[in-house]
This record gives sequence, C-alpha cells and structure tokens, in this order.
Amino acid sequence: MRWSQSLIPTLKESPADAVASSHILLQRSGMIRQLGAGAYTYLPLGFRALQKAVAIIREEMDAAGAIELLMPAVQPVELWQESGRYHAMGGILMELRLGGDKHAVLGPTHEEVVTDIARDLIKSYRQLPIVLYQIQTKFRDEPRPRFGILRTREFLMKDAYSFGTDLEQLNRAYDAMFEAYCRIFDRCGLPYVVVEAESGPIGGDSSHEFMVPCDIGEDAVIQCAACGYAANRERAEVGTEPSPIPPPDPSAPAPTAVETPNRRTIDELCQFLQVRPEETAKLLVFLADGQPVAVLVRGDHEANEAKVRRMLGATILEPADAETIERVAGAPMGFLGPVGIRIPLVVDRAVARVPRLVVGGNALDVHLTGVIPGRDFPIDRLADLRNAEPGDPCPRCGSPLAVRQGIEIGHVFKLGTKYSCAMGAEFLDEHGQAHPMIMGCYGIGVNRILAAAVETGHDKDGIVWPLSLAPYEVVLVPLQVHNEAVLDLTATLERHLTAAGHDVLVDDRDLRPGVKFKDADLIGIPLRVVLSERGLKEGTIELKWRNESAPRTVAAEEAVAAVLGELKSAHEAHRSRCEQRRHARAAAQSG
RNA sequence: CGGGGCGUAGCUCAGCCUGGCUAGAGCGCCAGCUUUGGGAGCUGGAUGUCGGAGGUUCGAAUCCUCUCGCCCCGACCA
Repeated sequence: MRWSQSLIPTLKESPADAVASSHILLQRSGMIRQLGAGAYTYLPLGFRALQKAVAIIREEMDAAGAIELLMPAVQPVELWQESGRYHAMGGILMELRLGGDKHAVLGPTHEEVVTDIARDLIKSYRQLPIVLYQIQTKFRDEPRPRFGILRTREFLMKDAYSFGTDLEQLNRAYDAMFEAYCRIFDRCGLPYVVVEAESGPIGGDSSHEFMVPCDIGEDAVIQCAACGYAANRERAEVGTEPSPIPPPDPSAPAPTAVETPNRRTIDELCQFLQVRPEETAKLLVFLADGQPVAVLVRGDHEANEAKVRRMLGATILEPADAETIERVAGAPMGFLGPVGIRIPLVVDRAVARVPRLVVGGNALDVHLTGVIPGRDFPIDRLADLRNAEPGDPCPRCGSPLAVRQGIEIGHVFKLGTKYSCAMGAEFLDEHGQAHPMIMGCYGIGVNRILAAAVETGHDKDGIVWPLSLAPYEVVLVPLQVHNEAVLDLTATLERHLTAAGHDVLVDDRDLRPGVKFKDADLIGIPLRVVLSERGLKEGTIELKWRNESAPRTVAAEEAVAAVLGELKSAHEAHRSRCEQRRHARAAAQSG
C-alpha cells in the first residue's frame, strides 16, 4: 500500500480530551476517530490492526474445534423477556422501536439467541458437545464510556458458547477455550495474567478473567508475588492471620456511649473522636433473599457482597433501604452497631482482631467506644466478608498480597443450566430422557486487545506494535521520491515482500525525511527500511526495528533477502516464544 | 444518576472577567520559491452558523436563561 493513496491522518498534537495513552496514540497515529461518546471509526490503519486480532482469534478458535456462525444484533424483545434478562440487564440494553408496535433490542451479548438456536436445532446427545462462536458487534448503553476504545457503546466481541450433556463435557470445553485464549493472547504479544473471577450466583470457582496489567485498567487484580495466586478483587480471598485471636480482657471496662452529633461517616467519626479507621467497625444491613442481615466490617474495609451472599447461602443479596434499616436496627444509617442488634449478625474476621472498637450505638448521634468483640457482641459467625487489600495475607501461602489495575480482555465462564432451563434447551439421552444442556460462555473484547497492546507497547515517539497486530509489518521509506534508483529499489522490495505474503506500507510522500521518520515511529510499524540517494551511492540501505535505537546498514544488492530474513527470524522467534509458553502451561498442568 | 471541567477553523488554543475595529495565532491544507537524514524557511491564499435556541442591549464569541454535546471523578458494570 502506498501511503499517499491510503487515509492516514497523523496528528502532531494530542487531542485535548484524550487521557489514556492508547486513546491519545491511536488518534494521533490516524487509526481511530471519535464520532461521539463511546463511538469510534476505525480508519484504514486501525481497521487493519483490528482485523489482525480477528484473524488470530478465528484461527485459534477454529483450531480448538469451535464452529463459527453469525447471529443478528437486532433481536426480538420477547427473547429477553423469556430469559428474564429484559429487566436484569438494567439500563445497558438498547431498545429499538420498529414499524407498528414492534420492539427490538440491540444485542449486548448472545446467550438468548444462541440458546434459542440450540433448543430448536440440537435435539440429541449425539450432536453434543458443540462450541459455537461468532465475531460480531455488541451494543451496550454504557453509563460512562471511557478511555477511547477501552469502554465503548458499540464494540467487537468474539463470543463463544459451549453446549454439553454433562459436567465433564463442560469442563473439557472450558479447558479447551482457556487454552485457546492463552494461545490467542500469547500470539498477540500481550502480557496477560489469568485471574479467578467472580462468577455470580451460578458456579463456584468456575470463572476466569484474562487481564492485562496497566494503570488505566478498570478492574483491580489481586496478586501474590510469592506463589502466583491471582484473582479479581471482587473474588480474591483474604488469608487467615497465623496467630490466634486474643481472648477478651475480662478486666476491661464496659463500653462507653459518647455523643457524636451528625458524625455519620467513618471519616467524620475518626476526626471527631481522634481514632484511626482501623479501630472502628461499620455495620451494614443487607436483605438476603428478603431477610435482613447485619454485616460488620472494619471501618477501613469494604464489604464484599458476593462473599456475604455465599456465606449466607442466599440467592439474592441487596443493600437494605433506609426505611428497613431504621425499622430493624432502631437507628438511622451512620449510627448502627453490633451491640444488642436484633437481626442475625455476621462478622468479618479482621474485626475480631481489634481489641477495642468504636462502633455505632444504635441510637441517633451516639457511638460506643471500648467495645470488645466476643464480649459485647457475638463473634460465632466469623468469615472472610470483605474485599482484599494490599498487604493482606495470601490465601494460599500467607505472603502479602499486592493490588494492580488491569484491562479485562477475556472472560471464560461456566454457565451451567441457567439459560437452558429458562428457555427449555433440552436434549434426549441414549435412554430417551430429556435433560437441560450444560452451557459455558467465553468472551473476548477484540477492540480491547488493541487498547491493551498500545497501553503496554508505546514509547515517547509513538506506538510500538507487536509484529502480529501491526497494521503493516514493514514500512519502506524512500527519502527521495524523485530519484530513480531509490524508486526502483523501493518498488522491487515492495514487490518481493508482498509476493512473500508480507504487509508492506510504502511512504511515497514527497516530504522531508524528519517528517517521515516521525510518522513511521508514531504509527509503530515494526520494521523500517530506509532507502536513500546517499545510501545507494554507497550501495546500502538501512533496517531498523521499531524497538531498536539505531539502524543497521545492509548491502543494497541483498536488500530483498535481508528484509525477508529479518521478518522470517522475527516471526520464528515469536512462534517459539508462544511454543515455550504453551509447553510451560502443559508442564504446569501435568506437574 | 451525583460532582467538576470544557465547547471559537481539520488539530492545539487565545479572545470572554470589564460587551464595541473586518473574530485571531500556531500546526495542518492550497500555490510559488528556497530547502532536503529526525516534525524546514519565506511569500501569497482558502477555511468559522464562535455547539444550538431564546433573552438583555443601539450593539453579544463576551452578560442572562434554557438546551445539546464532549471529557474527568464517583455510582453502575451480564
């Protein structure tokens, strides 16, 4: 491709409203252009990079035995009412009014449609297991699109759905998808980590997220440097402290009630009473399947609703409203405490280790100081009920945990029979008995692969694409576009490289060398080949990889072989890195 | 949805507080000359419903009201 014939509008200055480096660089390099909040055009260069990611995903999904199809984005609203998600999706579902009184939704995901296909077209255990996938545009009315292409209202997703007769088939499909995801992200050159994820009410430890650690990531990843434990913050367990909980001091004075007028938050309370947040505890009231429950966590900690829900064995857990709280606790929010509370009380383990607590007094404008866990309120229902914090002990090895931001690029999930039961997707077994299919779902955010690649691959001059995602592998830069020798060799190189199956961009613009170098760096093409009058006089051309600081010269006569050789060895090196990682995974599995 | 910020040329911004020349600069774009290995110089040129509507005023980019859009923080996030 000739640069002058494409549309590559590079910018010298950063767009004013971009904050994330991927957003800035993708715009500056002329790869994307914003149309509205969370809506971006992929210009020719950006589209090529996106298609590179798509091709890698497709190859690995096919290799893993998944079958590609394409489902519609416009979906009948009735399908969503049937699964019960019409309301459960909240505000992110985009609705359309069609002719007459017909309504449709734009698919934010495709469990409903694919389950509808399965129930109509799959009837026998002989057709199972099967994994269906598509690469298709999803629509979600995100309350807050952010960071360029990281969170948008319209995005490209690879979504796969597995159907099986039993748990074993589900587990096999899950493992196959998990491995395919590792290969995909290895091939994309992304520094990802796999973390245990919160899987909602359905399955235990049956969900993993693929995260790329990076500062603008919207998810918090908990990691243990010592043993490699990694989990989403929503999911991460907090290890137990090695020392036993000290018994209450029998000689300590009884709790003291203190006036705390209008001090409702932990901050206000700590300032007023001159105590630290870790010496306080806050009482939260939830409705567990409709029944009020009190949860006590330390003032500086955050309650984790999923952990509370699991501990109580509840299906639905929601924060109680202000009226319910006053009714069951006898005090308004901000003054609740565990002493004398009349609803079931569960306590986070960290609370029990605080010798003397400040808690709410269950009366307006009153708190209690000198409250002793186990003496002044029961601690027989202790559990891990909070979000992990940096420094907390690892649940596996006890070393201190660290927290990092991460971009979620993939998610694998065991669904079970949620949709097959709700929508009647059943198969007949060899005895003619009907059973619901066991499902799994597996998603990759394709646009996020690009965002993550740029976030983790750039320098002060611009993007540094991995070879596998770069819109072009090579950029040929003839410095004098009117010199015949320079032009001839450029054309020869372009012809041979293209014939060998490489993507070549030729910067044929009649511009000063500095501009061409700056632009080549900005758009991040991995291999740059400079052809100049000066060089050709000496019989040389220049090669430079984007991540190298200085170019090297090569004899002009050997230009074609040299460039082909560079590309070949780079591809081979990348392949062997991917292979090594694959072997390491296999060894870890069998070991 | 709550809080904050911003809308002036393709991009970055000045002008607004304190209303008044023909609405400006740099980059980019077009033409010409010079230049040609890390975002060149000079000369000439094109490009604006000053986000939109209403109001105040002799007069509004500037003041007031409403409204739309965008960004950031938070809430939310199958």
